[in-house]
Amino acid sequence: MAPTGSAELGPRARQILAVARALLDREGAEGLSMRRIAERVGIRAPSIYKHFPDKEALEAALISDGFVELAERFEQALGREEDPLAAFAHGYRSFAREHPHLYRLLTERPLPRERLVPGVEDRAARSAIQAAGSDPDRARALWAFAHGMVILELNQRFPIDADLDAAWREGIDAFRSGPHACIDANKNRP
Amino acid sequence: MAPTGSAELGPRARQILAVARALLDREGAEGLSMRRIAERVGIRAPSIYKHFPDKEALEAALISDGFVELAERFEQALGREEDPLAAFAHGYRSFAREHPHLYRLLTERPLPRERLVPGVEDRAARSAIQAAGSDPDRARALWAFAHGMVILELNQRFPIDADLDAAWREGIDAFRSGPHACIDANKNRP
DNA sequence: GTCTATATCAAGATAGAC
DNA sequence: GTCTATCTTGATATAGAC
Repeated sequence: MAPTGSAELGPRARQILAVARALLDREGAEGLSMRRIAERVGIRAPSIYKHFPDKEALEAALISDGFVELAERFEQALGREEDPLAAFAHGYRSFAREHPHLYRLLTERPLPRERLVPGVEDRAARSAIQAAGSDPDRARALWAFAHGMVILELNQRFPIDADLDAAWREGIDAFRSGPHACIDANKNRP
Repeated sequence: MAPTGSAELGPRARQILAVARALLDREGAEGLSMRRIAERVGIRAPSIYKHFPDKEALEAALISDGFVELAERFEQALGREEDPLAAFAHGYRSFAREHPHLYRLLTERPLPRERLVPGVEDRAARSAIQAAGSDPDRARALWAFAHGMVILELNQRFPIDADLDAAWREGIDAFRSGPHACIDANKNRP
């Protein structure tokens, strides 16, 4: 019974989780200590252990909730269904910029998969596959591009005057075309 | 005189740096403490401060040396000059797999640029631009793809049975073609 | 379910003797 | 340039009273 969604937690545990999430958003994972969480809840650190067995359990709950949030964003973006590729890219980038610390938590380290709510990772991944046209290899390449753009931007690795919108367009165009697109384009030739 | 390449350090400082690098390669940045470095050098932690003003200076020297190493790898790969795109991708991936912890140090956080040896970051970046055909936006997109593939692999974010070679090919093909390639391809049509 | 008190560990860095 | 001794900080986690 290790994995636990916030749904089946007691009210106090949910409060702790909400406070932890707010702290994560404000200060990043480095600032997430049991003491600081407790302080903002208005209790002492040891009391948290009555609601979560250890810190990793708390983090796993944050990650599970984060994946649900990300999946909902994707599904919303792809649901409007103009251009799946552009919709995926826009949803991806906007999510990461709105919640940079949560995004890091979701991607920067190997996941504690045994402690996550089952299925949350897959649900978020499905949207990427859908946007890439159901080829899993292509979907992984597309994901890598989107993640690379986002995390390099968060890490301030592009020159300050770099036109990141243009770089995103270049990448999206590349994935839009490819061999397949040439064939398609040729079909429409006179 | 903050930035310092290992070239202008004393022999003891170079030894400390080499030990730190070995420790980084074996255990990652988390395991890099002044005490542990000192232990392997055979001195006490406070003695390190006679050779480096603080820990960040030591890390900056590791990063500078890492960039030089990466740049040399790129230049070597692109020098053989079969297919620049494939050469870049192969060089990138092999470097990251051989030195995963160093690669993380070079990419995972904002750089302490004021303390780096001037020019080392640019030198490594030049190869990516060259591989992408000198369009900076395209080069950034290509870099993002390569970084995403590498770091997601290091973070164990792909399914264990994923065919990463195939995903790399998909991405490279995408960047090889694009609108430009369609035009080229059409030129060769009967 | 909350508290106080504490165990345990480890980090970066400085003071001052030699 | 190296040492010992120490400061300061902060982390996760447990014991046991209430």
